[in-house]
Amino acid sequence: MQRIAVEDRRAALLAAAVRVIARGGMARASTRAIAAEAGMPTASFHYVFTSHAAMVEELVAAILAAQSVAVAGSVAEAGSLREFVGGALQGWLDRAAEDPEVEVALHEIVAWSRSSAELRRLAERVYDGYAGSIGAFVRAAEERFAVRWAVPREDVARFVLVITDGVAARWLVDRDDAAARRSLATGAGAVLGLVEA
Amino acid sequence: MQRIAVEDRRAALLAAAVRVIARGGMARASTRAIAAEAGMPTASFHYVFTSHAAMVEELVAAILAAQSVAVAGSVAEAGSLREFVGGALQGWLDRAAEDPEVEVALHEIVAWSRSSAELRRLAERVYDGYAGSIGAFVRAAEERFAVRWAVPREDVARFVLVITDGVAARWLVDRDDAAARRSLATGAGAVLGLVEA
DNA sequence: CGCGGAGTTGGACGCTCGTCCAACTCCCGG
DNA sequence: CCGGGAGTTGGACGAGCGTCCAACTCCGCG
Repeated sequence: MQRIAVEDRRAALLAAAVRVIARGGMARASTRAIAAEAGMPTASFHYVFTSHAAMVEELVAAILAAQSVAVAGSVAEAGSLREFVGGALQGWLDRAAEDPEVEVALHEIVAWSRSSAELRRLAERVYDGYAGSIGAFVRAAEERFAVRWAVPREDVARFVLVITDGVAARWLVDRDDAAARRSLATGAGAVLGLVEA
Repeated sequence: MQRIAVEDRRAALLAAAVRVIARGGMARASTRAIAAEAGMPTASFHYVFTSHAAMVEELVAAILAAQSVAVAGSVAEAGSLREFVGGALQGWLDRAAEDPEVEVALHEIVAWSRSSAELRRLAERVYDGYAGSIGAFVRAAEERFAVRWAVPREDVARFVLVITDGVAARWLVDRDDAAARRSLATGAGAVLGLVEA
């Protein structure tokens, strides 16, 4: 019965939601399970969020915002294009491996969003967020190292996302950090191969 | 009330399940929805399958068997390593694009299988199936074109799967066939780059 | 022609879900 | 010190879920 600021409840429920989703998938991420994880009665959920779907939308927005900040920081220092590309990909993996629940939750939400037509916009927003972050990274590489790509810039960004997505999908199943790191190193080499000689 | 052979019911229900899963995701693929899609009463579902989970397992096994047959056929004629690699990847995309529901359903099942610990073995089996098919393809390339890889054979196979998985994940969201084709062409070039000079 | 077992299915059981509201508690302005 | 609005929540509602079984129908064998 303790009184808690609505913003604090919101933050606690969002954090609890990430844990519940990562643990048992969207299928088990009910309002009851999330509220219990946060140590609140079920009814508190609907005092903070208008609906279960609205809470998922807020969660996605929060995760995407945090990720785009993190990516911007990881390209700060790099002496060569090789360091830049490799550092960005391995940096992405380091962050994902260090706090896997957020990564798992995001993939889970994207898969779950296919269950209805209006939810599908959510998945598109996630990929727009990804594309924006990676597009900024590709442009930064062009400016810092005077790179010209053998394919359109948009295809470079798309290929980078193919690699990170493919690695993440496999890692979600086998949790093999070392293999993910090797795949990412191979992928970094492939991206470097897209540079015009 | 018409009498139908159990095998025919089984096939009809599996086909209906693929359609329902592709249309609305695992979340909406209830026994009632699948039976209705197949034009049967709900109770027929449990006359054929012991449970909903058992039906999903049979579905996965059937899809994997069909896919491994298809992949084996696509590497039949190829004059060069470039044709071999490019043909296999584009061939995979052609089959997936021609009959997207099966591909969608399989990805949906893998995502859904994270909701419980014992189901997680299902996802592992799917990836074992993929790895087997792609491993055979990599070995065939070695024998037919006397290829030596710059990285272990297992990592080549893993990287190919990263590419197909990443392309599929993106295509599931934006359904952009042309972009998928370009990403796959870039990926084929990257695989060729793994050949020892 | 009749009977027994196989095939078939309507309906019910117990459960979880998202959502909501009436009732309770608490704090602050007067 | 007290009244009232804001904060809080137990419990209920209807819907959908997987599963099961008793009862019905039908066919082939004797």
